[in-house]
Amino acid sequence: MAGRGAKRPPYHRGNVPATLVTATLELVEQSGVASATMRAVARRVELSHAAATHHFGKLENLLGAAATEVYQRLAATLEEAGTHGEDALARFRSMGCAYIGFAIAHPGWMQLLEHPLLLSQAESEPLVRAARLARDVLQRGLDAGFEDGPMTRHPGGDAAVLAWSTVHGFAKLASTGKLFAVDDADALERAVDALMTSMFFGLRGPVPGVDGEPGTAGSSG
Amino acid sequence: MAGRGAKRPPYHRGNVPATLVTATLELVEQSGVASATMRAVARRVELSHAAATHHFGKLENLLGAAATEVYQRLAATLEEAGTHGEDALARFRSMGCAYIGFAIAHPGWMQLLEHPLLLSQAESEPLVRAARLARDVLQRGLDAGFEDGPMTRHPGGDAAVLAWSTVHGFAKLASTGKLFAVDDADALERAVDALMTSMFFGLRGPVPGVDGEPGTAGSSG
DNA sequence: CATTAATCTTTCCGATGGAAAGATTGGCTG
DNA sequence: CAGCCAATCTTTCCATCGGAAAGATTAATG
Repeated sequence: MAGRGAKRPPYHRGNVPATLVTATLELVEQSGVASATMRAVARRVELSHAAATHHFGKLENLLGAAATEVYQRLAATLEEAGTHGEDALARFRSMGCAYIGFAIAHPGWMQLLEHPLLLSQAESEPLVRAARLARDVLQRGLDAGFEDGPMTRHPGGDAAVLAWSTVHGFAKLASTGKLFAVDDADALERAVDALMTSMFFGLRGPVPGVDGEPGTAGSSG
Repeated sequence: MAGRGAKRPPYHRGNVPATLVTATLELVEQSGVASATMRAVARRVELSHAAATHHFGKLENLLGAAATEVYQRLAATLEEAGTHGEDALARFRSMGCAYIGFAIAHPGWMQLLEHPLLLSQAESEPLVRAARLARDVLQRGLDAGFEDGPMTRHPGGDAAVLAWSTVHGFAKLASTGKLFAVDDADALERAVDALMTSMFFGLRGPVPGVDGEPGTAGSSG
């Protein structure tokens, strides 16, 4: 009678919801977001799909919890990257690179963030709070650049929206590889560097004779 | 036995694949991308799901064909917008606005472009060709700005990547509404205008005393 | 020890994607 | 025109999925 104890784990084990979220993230990263089904996730942790349903109710909620975790990890990555750099501008640049690197390293997670089932989530969900948390990290780095660095606000413009849009868009396009290919890490770094430079100086291009322009006689130091 | 002729349409009707693609786009726009199932699309055109399977093989192919159509319509919209404007810069700006407007007007179509089943598509598919077609339209507008307008290329930078990333990212974030809400058309227009301005002048901001800066002492008429 | 609440499994249902086999139709060859 | 063939479409079937329901097991509480 006690022999089957080793075969099947006991009913009450550790933090099952967290385990399911972790399993979801692993599954998404390994096999793509399309394979993130209630049953597949449950199988991965040796549970019946009904057990997962018990904890999360709907698949939408499980995916939402996993996406929330992704946003939190992204926020942590941005936060960490924001500590590297001499000045505020360099630190913000580091955050942009980190965002793009995160997206390329974990394309499945980025796809999870835009899963069809998550697009109709209510606005007061923790998912949205986590998303705004990640955005706020970027926002703080941007604010530091405004106060400390050479950036100035545009009248009526929202620099955070520009930065977030640019970085997010680039990360998206790069991670899917549908628009341009990013084969080696060197090419990526160069592309990111060019992107950040373009973002700082704008499409109009560098203005000759103005401080901080690349290629001109530097007056800093 | 001729009595049931009116009840069920004949076997051979018009261009069924095109009809299915159209139905897919309608369904996606009305009920979201999650409802774009083989059976639901077939039901909408009074066909069995096996008929749709006969024409497209896998659901992935049907969605891919629909996404290709979206890219083509987007390219046409950009092309049309590129004809409005006094100079190359204004025309390019118009294209950016058109892109964002397209994404906000058809959020379901944008979601379709990033459907989980379409992320693993082969690179030589017509879907990728259509995507690059749309990008090339933007690229041409950008090139015109470089040759005709006040834009200058950055050394090592790819302005098309910047522009596409920025516009795509903003459109994405705006269409999902997760980052900022776009309620009325006026707010959208102001946000787009600010975005395009920011994209042109960069995060560093306008440089006082240089031609074309907004808000400074204008040197033009 | 008895009761209660939480956890997990088994079982069931409707819906889905896809495969298989048969029915229907248009076109093509004799 | 008759007969055959290929394309089109339907019906049927299966494995899987999400979710609901009911029962079994375990932990906590009295």
